[in-house]
Amino acid sequence: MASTIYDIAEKAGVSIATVSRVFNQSSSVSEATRRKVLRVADAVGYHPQAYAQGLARSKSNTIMAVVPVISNYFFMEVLGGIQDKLSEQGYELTIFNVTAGENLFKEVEHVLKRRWAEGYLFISIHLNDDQFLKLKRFNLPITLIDEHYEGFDSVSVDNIQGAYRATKSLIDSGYKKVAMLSALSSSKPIRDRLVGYRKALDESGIEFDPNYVISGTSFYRDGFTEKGGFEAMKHILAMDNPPEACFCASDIQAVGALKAMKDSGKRIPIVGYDDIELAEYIGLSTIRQPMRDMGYFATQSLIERLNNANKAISQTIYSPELIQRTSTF
Amino acid sequence: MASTIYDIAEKAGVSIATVSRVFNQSSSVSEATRRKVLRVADAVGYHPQAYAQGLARSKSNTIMAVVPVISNYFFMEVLGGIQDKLSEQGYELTIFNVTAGENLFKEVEHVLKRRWAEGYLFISIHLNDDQFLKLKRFNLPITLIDEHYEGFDSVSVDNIQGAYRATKSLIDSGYKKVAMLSALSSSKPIRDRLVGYRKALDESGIEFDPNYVISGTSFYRDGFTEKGGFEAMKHILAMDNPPEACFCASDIQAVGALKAMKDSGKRIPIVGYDDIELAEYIGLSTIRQPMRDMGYFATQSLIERLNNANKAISQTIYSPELIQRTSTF
DNA sequence: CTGAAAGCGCTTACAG
DNA sequence: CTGAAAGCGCTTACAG
Repeated sequence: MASTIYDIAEKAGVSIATVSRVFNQSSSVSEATRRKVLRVADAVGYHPQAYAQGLARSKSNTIMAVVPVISNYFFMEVLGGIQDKLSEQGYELTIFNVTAGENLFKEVEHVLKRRWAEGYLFISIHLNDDQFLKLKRFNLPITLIDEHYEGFDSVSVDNIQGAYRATKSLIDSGYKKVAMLSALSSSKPIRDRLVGYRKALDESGIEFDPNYVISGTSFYRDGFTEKGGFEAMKHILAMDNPPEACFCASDIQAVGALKAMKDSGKRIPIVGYDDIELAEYIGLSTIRQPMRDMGYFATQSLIERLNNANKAISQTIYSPELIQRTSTF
Repeated sequence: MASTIYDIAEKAGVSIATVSRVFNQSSSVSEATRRKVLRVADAVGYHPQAYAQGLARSKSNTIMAVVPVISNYFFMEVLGGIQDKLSEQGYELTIFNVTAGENLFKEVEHVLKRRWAEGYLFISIHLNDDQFLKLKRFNLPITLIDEHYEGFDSVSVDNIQGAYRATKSLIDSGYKKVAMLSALSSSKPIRDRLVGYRKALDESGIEFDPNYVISGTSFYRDGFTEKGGFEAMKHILAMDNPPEACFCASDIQAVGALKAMKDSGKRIPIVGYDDIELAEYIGLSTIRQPMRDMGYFATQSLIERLNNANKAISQTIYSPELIQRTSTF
């Protein structure tokens, strides 16, 4: 059915080498034969196969994004930034999904071994020391997004700092009893944000109360959902000694929290995390993570490394910014 | 650096055929040699290369999703559904971005010719008759999502019907002056939804007023943005003879519209389109599109075709459902 | 500018 | 159960 370079060569009356050259701008081919080849190629809709080219060239012209779960606001934005950069270049993007948990590293290893891509973008892939060390040994161009580890190019934001600022802003507004609306406690961002939250309390001489760290009961998407926030806020509002203000671990949870407050007619100031586009429209104070920029920048960094394997390793850490809106008034 | 099947064969003292067999569960290899091979493969981290396998087998085990723009709520959900299905199967997913506009079809053709994947999922790729016919000639397993065309498997929703229902619900509530908050007028969903909107008006004997079809001025993401909705609603509220109610072409625009209404202290009933998860939390009445299901189901349909090329073509059209919430009261 | 030939790293009948 | 060999569809020195 589908034609190969041999068919084209035969029909055009040239060698396969010539056909190949026509499709690889680089080499020199006379204008006449180029046109002849192109004509017959066009007629049958021929184009070199990606696989065969990949094998012959020992390179794939592909960048792979390794992502834990796809449908989540954060990834969506980061991917948007990646696409922005990639569309300027000649690379194709493959997205590979891994399931966080037990087999995370196994899945990561597997995809790396298959050598699908020339470069890899790891988005929110949180490994332990041992695993990162093993990863290093693959000696492949990998850049980390939303994570950092010595020896890897990375683009991340300071989660501790962000949570600290969010909490601090609430304390500075005069609230002493500040809760944290949390999510899956084993998730890396939650762990970091909890640290930042506690740091802010400590600094202000407020004692940490574990009862004030509340999450929903459903951990779909690690609890970063409207529902998770809704449940948690319901719980908070029903407490005997309810907090006066609340730091929410993500904007999407804050949306649910807002709803819970509306439903029950009680309202406390909250600040979210992420600054998804929506936040502005619902007046949510939040911590801005430059998600799109992160994707864009990480891709750029990866491409640079692809072109120059000896480039110095760069770890860029964005400093999260507090955006004040109406949810804190 | 990276080792090949030859290295493994040599170190294990077997032929490459045997190594290959070990990695292709299918064939019979004695337990002893299997273990021997696996041991040396493990030691050096060997795994067959995707490209070479693809070439040798003449199949890639890959499904490609062809998507216009990635960071958009609709695609995110659809992709989520695709992943759900794919994770049950052994396929890998490649996402390919095409830019809607002039060169859309060229880009589509190009990726098809490269034969990256075994099957293709076209999400919201709206082509004209001529182009669909040409597409058909590729004779490749393609299933259409959010679009349908004779001769292709497809999964879509009836946009006309959805817009009709949304508008009708507003009219049924007693409003005569119903506007449509629109987006890029050349976009396929907008065209369809406009038809549904007009149909509802017609049926109720309400004359269509072009001034009541309003969109924002920024057409990033075809105007399907919070900002687009915000601008449009600002405009609507400032009209001399403002409408009494409004059908919004998407939930995300409705979010912006809600904000505009809040800002100006005026409020009219609105109903959105999509039923993104968020809608429930902001009390937005809307038209539900089963986005996740669509992705899941389309993938299933594609896989079935991959396994049986002669399967009858199926076009499934979901009927959109009206979800009443507080934004219409 | 163009062709013959080797090579990329696998898979898979075909024999044994 | 295992090996030798051909083949998958390209690219790319090497000659000319």
